[in-house]
Amino acid sequence: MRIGQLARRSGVSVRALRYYEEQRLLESARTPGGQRDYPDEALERVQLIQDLFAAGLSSRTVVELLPCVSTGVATPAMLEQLIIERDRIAARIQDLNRAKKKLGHVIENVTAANVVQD
Amino acid sequence: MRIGQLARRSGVSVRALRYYEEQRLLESARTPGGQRDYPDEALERVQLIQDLFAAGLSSRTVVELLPCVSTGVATPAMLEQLIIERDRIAARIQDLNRAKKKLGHVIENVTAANVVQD
DNA sequence: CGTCACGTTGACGTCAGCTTCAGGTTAGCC
DNA sequence: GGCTAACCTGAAGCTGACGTCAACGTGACG
Repeated sequence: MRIGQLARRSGVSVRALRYYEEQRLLESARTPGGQRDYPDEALERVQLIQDLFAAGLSSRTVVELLPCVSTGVATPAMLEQLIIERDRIAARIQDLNRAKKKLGHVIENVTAANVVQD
Repeated sequence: MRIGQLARRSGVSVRALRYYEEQRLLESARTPGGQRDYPDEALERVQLIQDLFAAGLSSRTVVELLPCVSTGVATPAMLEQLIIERDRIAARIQDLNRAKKKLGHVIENVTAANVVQD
């Protein structure tokens, strides 16, 4: 699969995929002419990267953890890092829940009585 | 209260407070000499701003919503925006929960059997 | 009056995850 | 051989929420 097709399938831009490679998040074989050629598994890989990014991990952290996330084999250091990231995510969820609650209260109060006519 | 004290109390840097003013998120009175002078309510205000930033709102959005969040009075457009943001936060929480679950699984599998000795 | 922490503005730097641009190459089809 | 879409690399630009530096003004104390 070439880069354009992977981009369309994954919903990630072509340039972003090349950026992932620069960051060593994603490998590619090359055609004799030098064009990138991806195996089918690359699609899952890209989606995994997206998930981890979406969870707020940096590319540096992702590059460190990708091996064990996809293979299930980890060094003690990796395991520690995994736990740190999971806890960070959990804390972030707490924050977001607080903010959501706050906005929810505002919405309730506002809808109840105080909508200003324009 | 001057800017340094507000910074220490709120845990936000002096630079950040001036940035908030630039972005029209925070007002200040001025001493005859031109130094910023904040009322006590500024502390709550700063904390509110931090909460909204932490929830992923942009300063542009915060500046639009701050009036109604602090006063409880909103236009229909503000109300719509509030709901959009709350839903965005809720979606984000979903994402994070998925990522957390995924990392949790990896951690379990890894701790169970596959820790590699260094 | 000096002094020194604290304050002021303005401009530039930073970081991450890209996008955009420029200038050139490859692949596949007729 | 020629056309066009798709691809390549390298470099510059972008956004947002500040950090950092320079050069200078303020204010409380003794």
